[in-house]
Amino acid sequence: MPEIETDSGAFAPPGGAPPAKIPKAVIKRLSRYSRVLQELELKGVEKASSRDLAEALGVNSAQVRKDLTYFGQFGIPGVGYYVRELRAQIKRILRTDREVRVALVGVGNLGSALMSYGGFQRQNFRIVAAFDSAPAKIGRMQNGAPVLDIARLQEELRSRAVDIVILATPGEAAQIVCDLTVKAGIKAILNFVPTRLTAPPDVAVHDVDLSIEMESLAFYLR
Amino acid sequence: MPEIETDSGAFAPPGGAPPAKIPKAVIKRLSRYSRVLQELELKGVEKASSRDLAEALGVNSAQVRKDLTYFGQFGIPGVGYYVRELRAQIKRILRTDREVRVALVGVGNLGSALMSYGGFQRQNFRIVAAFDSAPAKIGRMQNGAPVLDIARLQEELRSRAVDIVILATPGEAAQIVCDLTVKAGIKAILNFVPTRLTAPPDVAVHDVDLSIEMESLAFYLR
DNA sequence: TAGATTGTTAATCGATTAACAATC
DNA sequence: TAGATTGTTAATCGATTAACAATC
Repeated sequence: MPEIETDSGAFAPPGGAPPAKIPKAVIKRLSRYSRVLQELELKGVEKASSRDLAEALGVNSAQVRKDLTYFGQFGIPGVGYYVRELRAQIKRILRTDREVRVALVGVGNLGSALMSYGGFQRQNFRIVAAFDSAPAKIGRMQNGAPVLDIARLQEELRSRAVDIVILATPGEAAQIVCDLTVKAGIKAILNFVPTRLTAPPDVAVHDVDLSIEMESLAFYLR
Repeated sequence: MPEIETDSGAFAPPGGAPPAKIPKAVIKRLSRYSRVLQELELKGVEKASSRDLAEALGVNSAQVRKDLTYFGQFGIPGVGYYVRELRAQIKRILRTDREVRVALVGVGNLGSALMSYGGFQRQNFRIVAAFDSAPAKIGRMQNGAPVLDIARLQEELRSRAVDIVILATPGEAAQIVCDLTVKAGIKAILNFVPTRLTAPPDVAVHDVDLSIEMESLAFYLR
């Protein structure tokens, strides 16, 4: 039984054991394992060793094993991991074994883009609503989701049982929307606005900053 | 004079000194410093201490100072950093003190989205061309850039003096396009395709995996 | 059984941070 | 000068990896 710490970003194992602190990087890799396992399953592969998985991801095999043991023992010495089973376990751990309901705030260029992007739907994520403040946009349907008045954000997030909010507002609005979102009980935010957001420690905020990605790439131009 | 190592991801300081190895994370932060300094400059602030910058970014002040000394000495003890000057230096280091020419490959949902996204233009990046294989798309203009035939990728990248390529193709095409891009002499790729790309060590590939960001967020739903 | 691979500990590596002499 | 803040070293922290006994 591993040492237990209580901290934000905690994970409660299925057995009901106390939560252990899991590095964010481990969770990201878990999600990558999930994708590789999906591909293997589609190919009809039944077993995979930590070495196989490591190669597919470009990481060290010890890391694969260590990552997985944060959550339990899923492998069989001398054999490896059963692809189907491990995949199911990881999906359960990540909570993507069911539909995840997503709302998007800010139906501008990037927001619209993200709504039409098919990549989310594919993985059991469903954008159930969008929000904006522009009267011209409110009331329309976009990619199967209604565009609602930002003024009704809190009640709509609640009544539509939204799990995750995508922020794609102008910079000035981001913190305000973030606060409202948190008040509505949302625990996970995907932030595309290049603003540092302040949120309580029990709310997970993932920042995706396209400008930073681009600008830091320029450094590598010889 | 700091210790010098030669390695990929190298940076040649202005003086012409040998390149030192710079962690990717430092470059990302440099880009963030740049943005904060821009805001300060707009506000008319003349000086900022490492503490000021650290607070704006939510990092440690020693880290700010250390990051900067990878590239030189820009501060004045007892005073801090001159905002305008430091910003100019960082832009020079990042090579964003001039227009950076970008091409996008794969004009699907996400690709179109990225083209209409204003965030890139703002920072001196200009999408000068897009590429696709669909005859219906080829020949059109989209957001001010021509959609060209993917078959002409190599020569067009060269003749249009493209610096950075954005990959937004289907998964199957990603590695093929990556190889062509590398052959055309491109040194920096922003990859939105959820495929692990293989590229020579002197080519910088930044992966932005929206599905992974989303999926790993689901973990934090209590 | 012999061979393979896990789970886990201990060693290594690298990145962050504290501390402080140098200096404006 | 006194006060403030840099640049830089050494200490700390955390994450990655090597190694190997346990086990299928």
